[in-house]
Amino acid sequence: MSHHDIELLSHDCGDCPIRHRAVCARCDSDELSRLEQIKYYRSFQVGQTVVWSGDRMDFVASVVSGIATLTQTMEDGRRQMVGLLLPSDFVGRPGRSIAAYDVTATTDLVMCCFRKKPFEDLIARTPHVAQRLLEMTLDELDAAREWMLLLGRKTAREKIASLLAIIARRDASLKLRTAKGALAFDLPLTREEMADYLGLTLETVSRQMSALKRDGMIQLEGKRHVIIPDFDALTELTGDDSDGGFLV
Amino acid sequence: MSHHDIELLSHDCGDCPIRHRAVCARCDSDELSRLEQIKYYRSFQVGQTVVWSGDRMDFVASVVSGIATLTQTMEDGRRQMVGLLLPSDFVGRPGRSIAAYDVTATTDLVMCCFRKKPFEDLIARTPHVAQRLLEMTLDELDAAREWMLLLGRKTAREKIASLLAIIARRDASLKLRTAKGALAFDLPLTREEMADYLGLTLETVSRQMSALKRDGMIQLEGKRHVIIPDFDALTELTGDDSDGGFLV
DNA sequence: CGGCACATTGAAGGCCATCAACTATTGTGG
DNA sequence: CCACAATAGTTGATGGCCTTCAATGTGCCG
Repeated sequence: MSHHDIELLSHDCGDCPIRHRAVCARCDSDELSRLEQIKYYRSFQVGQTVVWSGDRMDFVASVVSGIATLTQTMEDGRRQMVGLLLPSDFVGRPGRSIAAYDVTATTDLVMCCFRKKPFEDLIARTPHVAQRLLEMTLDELDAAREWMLLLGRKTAREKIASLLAIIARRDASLKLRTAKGALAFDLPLTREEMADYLGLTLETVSRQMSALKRDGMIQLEGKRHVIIPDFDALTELTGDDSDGGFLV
Repeated sequence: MSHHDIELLSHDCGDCPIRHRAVCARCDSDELSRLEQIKYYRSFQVGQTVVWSGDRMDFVASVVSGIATLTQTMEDGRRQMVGLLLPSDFVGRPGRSIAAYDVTATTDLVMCCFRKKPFEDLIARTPHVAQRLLEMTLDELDAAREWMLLLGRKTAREKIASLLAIIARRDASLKLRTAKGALAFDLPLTREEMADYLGLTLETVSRQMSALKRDGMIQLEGKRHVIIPDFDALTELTGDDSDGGFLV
């Protein structure tokens, strides 16, 4: 594999792993072929920056594989993660040409990109893309509000437990399992990235991880591999309502 | 004026104060008349709850006048505000029948409501409502992410300064002025509500307000009326970039 | 092996929460 | 009309949680 920023991989949308969840999920074959005409793939390596906040961004994109983050930085360097982008998540805003956040690849990353102008024309004409985008944006807004509760009111221990529960759940759903009993997964974030997510310092993250290990709530193999012997017990520590909301 | 929860006020959409900013902003006259057929007004008094989190909510609505809040509450009573709804803002989520947050009137409030089912049918058929709703949701997501930075990384003093700046700005724009030099406005929130917005206790809010007063950054007349002699000086205290992002 | 990035652990201190007392304002009923 | 209670806000004292600064540990790769 070459080290070019831009890889021109040829993929058929029909085989795409995120076909049923991404912004194109609702498209009929006609709409899909129109999308297919304007799409191109880009790959990024761990740690690479996709765009800097304030820079021109003339595309929007879906994450195909890997994980990216959105972060804000204050003048004195304080950083807060404001988005965690998993496969099928959407980056960029139709109608805006300047990036509002730093977008960074925290793992190797492949994105399915659309130049902004053609994409905007397309959503104006194909309702299924616009509908799906609205749905996804509303989901993100809900996630952001959950995150606000975490940042504003949870203790360090609750924050760590919440993050582990979130990652465990999405990992389980990716493996087509339910988050129950014993689980294991690889953390896609460094301690510092976890701290940026949670509004903590990396030292506090490390201490709380050690504390959870001491208390038998988690086991660690290496730095990244986490084993959760009892998912319900971990959920108890998040401070969230036990009757996990059924919002339909 | 009666004290009924539900006021059947007759209003012509053409005269509506939020006509150009709300979810109906992009509607042509045909679409508007279809909206007009399914709308009704509801009024709430200060402190009244519009809906409780977890309750059935069979309408969506625009705030016509007054201010409402969205809050989340943890089992032990910790509360975090996750939305501040000003005139023209939208409440409720198409495709969801259960409220995810407590919605409360923090001032006397008038809302323009649409029963959910007809509204959903309508956005499926009139693209201008769906487009505007997407745009508004993206704006809310940006605001939520700004808010996350505040909650996760700002000091109490920066939080207070940020909140005052936000309110001052929106008050200025309501009066068709620019936020510059000397400003004055009424706080629409109690100290406790400010605390819930900022992820602080009401005592810390009170202390920081007193500190800002001591330092001459604000003057107070009564508890609620705030005078900002130098808006730029206050902005310095928010910790935000001075070159306030121009995101187009 | 040394160098580097990432992570853990320790010690000290500061910011904010907690608990508590007091003030100010408003509204109510005798 | 005043007494009184209720609500909202201020201020003080104390302590704890998390940050800060610092040293040490661990795995990986040239």
